[in-house]
Amino acid sequence: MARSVAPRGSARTRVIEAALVQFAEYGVNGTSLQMIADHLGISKASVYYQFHSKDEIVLAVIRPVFAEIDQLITEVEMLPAGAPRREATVAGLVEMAIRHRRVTAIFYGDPGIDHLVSSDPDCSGINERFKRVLAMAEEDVATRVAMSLAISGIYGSAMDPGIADISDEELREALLQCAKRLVG
Amino acid sequence: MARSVAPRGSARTRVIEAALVQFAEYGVNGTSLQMIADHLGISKASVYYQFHSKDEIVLAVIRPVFAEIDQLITEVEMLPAGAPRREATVAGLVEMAIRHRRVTAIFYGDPGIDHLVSSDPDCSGINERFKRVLAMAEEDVATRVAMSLAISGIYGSAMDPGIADISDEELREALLQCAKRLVG
DNA sequence: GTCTATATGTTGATAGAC
DNA sequence: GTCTATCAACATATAGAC
Repeated sequence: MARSVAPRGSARTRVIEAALVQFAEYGVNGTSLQMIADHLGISKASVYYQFHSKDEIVLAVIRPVFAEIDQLITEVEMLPAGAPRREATVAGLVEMAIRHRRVTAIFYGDPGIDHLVSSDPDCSGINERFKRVLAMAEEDVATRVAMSLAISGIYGSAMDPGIADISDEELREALLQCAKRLVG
Repeated sequence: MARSVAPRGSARTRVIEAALVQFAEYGVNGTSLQMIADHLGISKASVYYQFHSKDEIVLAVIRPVFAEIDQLITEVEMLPAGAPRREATVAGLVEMAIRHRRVTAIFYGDPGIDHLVSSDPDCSGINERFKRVLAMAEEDVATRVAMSLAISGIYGSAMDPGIADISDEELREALLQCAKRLVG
C-alpha cells in the first residue's frame, strides 16, 4: 500500500453527506445544488467537479441504502416463506431505520427519488425484488395490508420529530414490539 | 335563490383538483404551475387569475384536509384520555385515509407542504392541537411509538401502489384490524 | 375568464482561469 | 480542486388585450 489512504472526509464524501441532510429536510426537488454548495461553503462548480449531474448525487446518496435492502432480501430469502420471512424482513427494516434514523426515512415516498429509482436499473431491480419477496404467495388481504402498514410505519415513525427524544435503543425495542403485533 | 348555482366544476375547483392530483404524483416542489395549467388545457395566467400565488393553491388544497383533522380532534377530545381516545383517533384517521386514498397521503411528509403549514397560523394551530391531543399525558414510550407508527403507517399504506388493488371496504377493515392490534 | 407577452429570479450545467 | 463568469431552460408572477 504505497498509495496514501483517501482523506477521511473526502470532498466527494462531504458532498454526499451534505446532500443527504438537505434531501432529508427539504426533499430532493426542494434541494438545489446551490444549497448543497452553500452548506459546504464551496461553489456550485466545485460540486460539479465531483458529480456530473444532480441525478448522480442522488444516486450516490441512495445507492448504499439500496445495497442494504439488497442484502436484507438475500438474508430473508433463505428463510421459509410466510411468517418467518415476514418477521425477519420487518426486523431488518427496523435495524435500518434505527441505524439511519430521520435520514433514510425521507427517501420512502420522495417523488424525486421514486422517479430516479424507476429509471435506474440497479435500484429498480432491487425494488422489484423486494416487492416480490414481500408479496410472495400472499393472497391474504389482512397480511398484505399489515406488511404495508408496518413498512411505511417503521420508516415514518423513525423520522417523526414527535418521538425524536426517544433513544435508539428504546425506539428499536418499541418498533420491534409493534412489528411483532402486526405481522407476528 | 335568484342567483344561479356555481357550475359544478368551477374554474377554481378544477384548479384545486388538478393540483391535488399532480401534488400527489410529483410532490409540491415537483409540480409547476405550468404543469397544472397544461393538465387543465389552459394557460398559466388563467391559473393566476384564480390564485395569486402557488402557496395559495397549496393552502386551498390542504385546508379541507386540516378541517377534517380539526373536526376529528374535537370529536376525540370529548372522549376520556388514554386508550378510548387513541382508538377513536386512529379509527378516524383510517376513515380519512380511505376517503381520500392515495391523495391525502402524499401530504404526510411532503417537505413543500410541511414548510407552508408551519408558516400558516390555521394549519400549524391545528397541527399543534393534534400533537397535543396525541401526546396528552403519555409517558409510555411503547404507546407513543405505536401511535406514531400507526399514523404514518395508515397514510403510507393507503397510498401504497402495491395494495392499490384492494377495495376500500377491505382496506378499511384491514387497517382497523392493524390499528386495534397496535393501540387497542 | 382566458389569452399572449413579458419581467425577474433560480435552476442545472459548462467553460476556462488559477 | 476550487474559483468566477456564463449559459439556456425553467420557475413564479404580472401587465394588458380580448
